[in-house]
Amino acid sequence: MPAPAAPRRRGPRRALTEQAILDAALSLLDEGGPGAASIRRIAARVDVAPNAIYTYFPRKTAVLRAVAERLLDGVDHDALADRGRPWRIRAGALALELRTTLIAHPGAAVLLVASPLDGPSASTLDERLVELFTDAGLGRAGAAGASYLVMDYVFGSVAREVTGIHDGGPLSPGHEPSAARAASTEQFVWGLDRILDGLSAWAGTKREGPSAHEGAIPPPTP
Amino acid sequence: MPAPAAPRRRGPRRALTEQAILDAALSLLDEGGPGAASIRRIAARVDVAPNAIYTYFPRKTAVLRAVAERLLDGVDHDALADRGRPWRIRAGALALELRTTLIAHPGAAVLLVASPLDGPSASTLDERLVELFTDAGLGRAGAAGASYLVMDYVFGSVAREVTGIHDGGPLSPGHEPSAARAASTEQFVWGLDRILDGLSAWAGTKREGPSAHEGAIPPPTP
DNA sequence: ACCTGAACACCGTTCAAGT
DNA sequence: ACCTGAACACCGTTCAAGT
Repeated sequence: MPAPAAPRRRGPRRALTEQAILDAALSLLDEGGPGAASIRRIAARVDVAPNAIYTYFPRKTAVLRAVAERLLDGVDHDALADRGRPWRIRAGALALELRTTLIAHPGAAVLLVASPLDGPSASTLDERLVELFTDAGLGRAGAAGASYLVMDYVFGSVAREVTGIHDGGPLSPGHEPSAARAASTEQFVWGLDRILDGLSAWAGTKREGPSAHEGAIPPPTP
Repeated sequence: MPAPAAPRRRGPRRALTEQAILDAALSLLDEGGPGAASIRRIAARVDVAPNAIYTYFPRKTAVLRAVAERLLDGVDHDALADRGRPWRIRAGALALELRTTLIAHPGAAVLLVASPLDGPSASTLDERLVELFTDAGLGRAGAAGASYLVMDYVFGSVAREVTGIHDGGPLSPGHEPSAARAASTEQFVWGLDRILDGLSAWAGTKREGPSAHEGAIPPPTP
């Protein structure tokens, strides 16, 4: 039995979907870098007049923010959610996967790093990370601080990696030499391990007793 | 006694200097956000025709990269260079000051995070950081990895902070409510302390002996 | 060597008009 | 409700010309 059909709108059928527009934008970013996703080029790719896009999104920045959301949405939460595994493994897996997802789309990643990231999939990611660090015994404020710390490191590292993109050149995913990519990934993981070491130590001093150590002052909650 | 005059060029005197152009660009970014520094607006502010800018810089991106360089140049190296003080204090002071400098110019900082940063002042900053971490006993590869780690964290945190800038609105330095700014600074410092904890621990395990611990594997040098 | 006016190919966005 | 053509105010960059 099919689900009841959505209520029919009157007037002409929609020629496009939001998804089609975002697909076009992302492929343009993949092919031509952060400057390649103009409203007019997106419109051409989906075969409508430029101003038709404004039926679906109010502004260009809204399109780009939706592309960013879509990228974050593609990040797999499975390893993160599995509470049976040690928290370090879960946090490391999430950070690495987030980085991998973003680096696979350098043109979009440049824009994402400079975008507000206040959408639902960014919030979900953040909430899951906070849960995880709460499991690790960091407490409420500590978990929030740890979440920011890891996310900031990921985004900073991605920003450095995807920088120096020349608008117009072909930069499809997997364009970089794989040796350089592997080395930078190891660098990233090494730094991530130092961060997780630092968080482990802080959780440890915190567990020994309330306010027993000066080092265990929780970060402020803004 | 005045320094010998620079050799006189023939032809009309220069109406501009590179510095004047960068000043104009930076003030536009401060006032109007990352999109406000167009070649045409910069030219108007220094009172020349738009194409006159191309006598001084070959492309718009070159102007913006020079602005980024100029920002980094303003970072005070004194606390970093003083080898008499503990390395943690020195590293923390540098990271905090770098962050403060960038956040004082949000519009420029957005562009800086998305720029290659291969100029001399960026390299100098990096070299000093590597020296510092070498002093800390991290070894050659460890010092390089630690330098990336700290810089990536600073840039990621700055990116999050200066994001959500609305092009066109006034965003002069010091625009944000000081309470929120203080809280986010404390958050940053807390995360930075966790990173430095992690680096300390790694230096410690490393000092106990060569390859004695699995945790002391140095990061790869790319 | 440096600056200008004019032009080119773009761009985001708006508006009136069609269905 | 959605799409179009036309227009507006921009944009980076180039070129020929002036000094």
